[in-house]
Amino acid sequence: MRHHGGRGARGRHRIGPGRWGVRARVERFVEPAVLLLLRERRAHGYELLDALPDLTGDARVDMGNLYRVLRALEEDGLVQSEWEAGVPGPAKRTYELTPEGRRLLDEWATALGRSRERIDSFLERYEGR
Amino acid sequence: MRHHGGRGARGRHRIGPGRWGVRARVERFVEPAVLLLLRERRAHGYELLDALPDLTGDARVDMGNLYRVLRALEEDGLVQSEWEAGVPGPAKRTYELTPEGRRLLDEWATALGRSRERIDSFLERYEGR
DNA sequence: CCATACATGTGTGTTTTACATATAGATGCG
DNA sequence: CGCATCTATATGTAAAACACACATGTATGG
Repeated sequence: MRHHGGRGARGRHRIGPGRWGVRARVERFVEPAVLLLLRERRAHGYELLDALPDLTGDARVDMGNLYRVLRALEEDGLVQSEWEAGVPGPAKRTYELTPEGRRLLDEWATALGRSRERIDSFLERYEGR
Repeated sequence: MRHHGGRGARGRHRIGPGRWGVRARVERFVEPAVLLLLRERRAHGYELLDALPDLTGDARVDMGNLYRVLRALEEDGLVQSEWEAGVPGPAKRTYELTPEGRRLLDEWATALGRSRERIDSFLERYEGR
């Protein structure tokens, strides 16, 4: 079982002292963000890494996970990639959206709309008093 | 290193056939939901379990995790509980919000407001074309 | 030569969520 | 009574999502 009853740093991640870190982020939000960016223009991972903070609000997204998301998307045919040939510098894998990926983005937009409604009604109920 | 390009059921959780499950939920949303409900009136876990779907939109929240959240909140003094005495039926632990919990709820409201703004600007960028 | 920026990745630990099971008082019914 | 079911609180554990650290290689500037 749980040991003693010491301070209070168990479990929950804290940010400041004595505080619970509250971020209210949407789960897997980089996924729709990547899809939206790729709908606007084809890009490689590093470019996405640069453009993502605009959408996510975070200082930066985790690059390791970004590349994993990209390959997971590709495995299911939601994006396509090819190595950009003939350019100097490190090899770049350029991604573009497929029609299936476009549909997934649409689903995300719908889901995000519902999410916004839930947040709205929460905040109304919170303020309403 | 990835093998061939086999089917596509690896990794991501799917809901329908050939689809990625897209829910766009806010991380740890039951936490602010519980705090809001407790601000309105003291309640025990089972009552919260009943009232939560109104806020979360889910059919029901996981009870096991709900009880863990409640005790975690109590460990840090964000809620207080006592066993309701003298009533028939199974023992009920009734929770109420503390001033610290009230402040945490306020932080959640702020964070959720930011989250809504991010969703808004995402959807604007999505629709704007 | 070395530091740094670009670019793509793997390894692994922590946090969060999901699914399953345990325990127990009360109530209704055949 | 014996048994199912609803109320009520909990633990155990697996899977999913996320965070942090490191490895590799090309090019550029000092």
